[in-house]
This record gives sequence, C-alpha cells and structure tokens, in this order.
Amino acid sequence: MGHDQGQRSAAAAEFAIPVSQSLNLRTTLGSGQVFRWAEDGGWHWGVIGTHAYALRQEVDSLRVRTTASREEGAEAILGFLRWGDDFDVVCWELARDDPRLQEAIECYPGLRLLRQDPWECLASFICSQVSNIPRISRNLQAIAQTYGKPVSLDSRQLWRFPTAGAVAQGGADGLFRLGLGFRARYLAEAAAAVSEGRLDLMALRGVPYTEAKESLLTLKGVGDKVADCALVFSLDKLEGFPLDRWVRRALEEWYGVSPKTSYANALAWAQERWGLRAGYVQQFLFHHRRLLG
DNA sequence: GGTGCACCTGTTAC
DNA sequence: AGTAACAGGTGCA
Repeated sequence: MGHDQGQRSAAAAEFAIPVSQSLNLRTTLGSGQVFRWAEDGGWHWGVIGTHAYALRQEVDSLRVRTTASREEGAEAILGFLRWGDDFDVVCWELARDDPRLQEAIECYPGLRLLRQDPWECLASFICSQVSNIPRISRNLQAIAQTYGKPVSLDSRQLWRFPTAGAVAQGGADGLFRLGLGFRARYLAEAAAAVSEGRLDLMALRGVPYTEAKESLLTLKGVGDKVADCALVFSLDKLEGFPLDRWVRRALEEWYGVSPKTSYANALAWAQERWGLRAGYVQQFLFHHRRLLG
C-alpha cells in the first residue's frame, strides 16, 4: 500500500470470482447507488477504497483486473457487493406475498445493494439533492479530479475519491466553483465535521439505526433522505428506507400510501412491513418506478 | 408538527 | 428560440 502513490501503472492482478448467487453487475452499478463507475467494452471501471478495478461479468464468474493484490481485491469486491447477504432468499421472501414487489424483482434480477465507503457515499448523496444522475456524476468526478489522487489500471486513469480533509481544505468556495451550487456549503460542512472527528462515520456501522441517523442529521444539508441513503448504502443499516420522489410515487400508486404521509410515518410503515429488508425493497421500487418514467 | 418557499444550475418540456 | 418547469431535498420562517 504505502509506497504506491498511484502515479504509475502498476502491474494489474487478474483473477475470477465464482458467482453462485444472483448478480447483475450492470443493473447494480447503474441503479443510482454509485455515480463514478463507467462501463466500457464490457468492463466496468471504478475505484474501491484506494485501488482501481475493472470488472467483467461472465457466465458463472466475475472477472477482475485490479491494482490491488488478488487477496485484497477479492475481499474488497465481495464486501462491496454484499456477498454475505443471501440475496436470493431476501428476494424470495419479499416476492412471496407481494405481487407488486414480485414484478419489480423479476424485472431486475441480480440488483443488489452495495456496501460503499461511508464518506464517499455521504458526499454523493449530499450532491444528489434536487439534481440528476448525469450532473451528480459530473460533480463527483470533478471533486475526485480536483482533490483526489489518480490511480492507473491498464493505461486507464481513474481517480480516488478525496479524503474529507482534502475536501474540507478546498472549502465551500472550491466546491462551488466545481458546480455544486447550493450543495457546496453542505458538503464543505460535512467534510469539516468528518475530518475534524466531530462525526465518526466508520463508528456508525456499529451503532443502531436510530442513533446513527441522529448523528447524520446533525449535519446541515443532511436530511432524512440523504441520511437514509448513507445508512443503507454504506453503514449496514438495511432497515433504512430512503424516501425520494420515485419511491414516494411507488408507495402511492402501488400501496395506496397517501401523498401527504410524512417521511417519518412512511418510513415506519415500510419498516413495519419489510423490516431489515426495507433497504432492498427501496432499491427495487426506486429502480422500477424510475425506469417506468 | 405542519406548510410554503428559496436555493444553484443543467435538462427537458412546451 | 425563448421560457418555464423540473430534478434522487433541505433549512428556515
């Protein structure tokens, strides 16, 4: 690790991981959980932690090229894809008594939740508010190229997401110049809180949902929805239920939930119904409803 | 606790 | 072409 500054093109490790449960990499990486992965020539390019990865889905395996060692790379990918979740059982249970959900699940087999780096995930969803996926991707890439470090894989240059400290140093002005608009001061504030240790994101993985959410909500610019995204997509709180326009529409149209139901009540309703699988349900509802237009 | 509005700035819809 | 509504929300009166 330490000596690799990512400036030069290190020899890539290549290996395959056998795939024995449902996985659709394209759907998963394109489902709006992450914003900096790109597909090119059948390979998905991205950064996990400090290393670059190219992933290609084959019939019964996942082919991997990475700047990491084989061991470190395999562990990072299996963590990222939540390989420990028995995804097929989750889907079977969800679809069993729910025709709507059964339909959504059948439309997108292999759509998995990811387990992201908490800081990049929080930053991503702070950027996401009242925005759209192309712009979010542009903003995050600009942040990575301005404050992050490059890492090369197979003569392709990718960018690590910068530390909270690096983002904090650039400040709100720096982020505003990158086109974040009113989100700039929110992200700068979050970066400061994280880099100064006022908010210990990693520690939130070991804390109950409600308590972890309270911590996130102390940040200006982080409300219920952004907090739930960080909780589900990076902090192992699968009972979270990010409620955005699309999911709200799905709840209204498919479950008769009144449009004026408060966030708190809709969340309680979803958690009552789906419990620790609420996060997975949200992802299927979001993806399905969004693609319907 | 709820309601209504402003907020940066690309896209998209007429 | 020009203009307005809208976009993975949130803070504040």
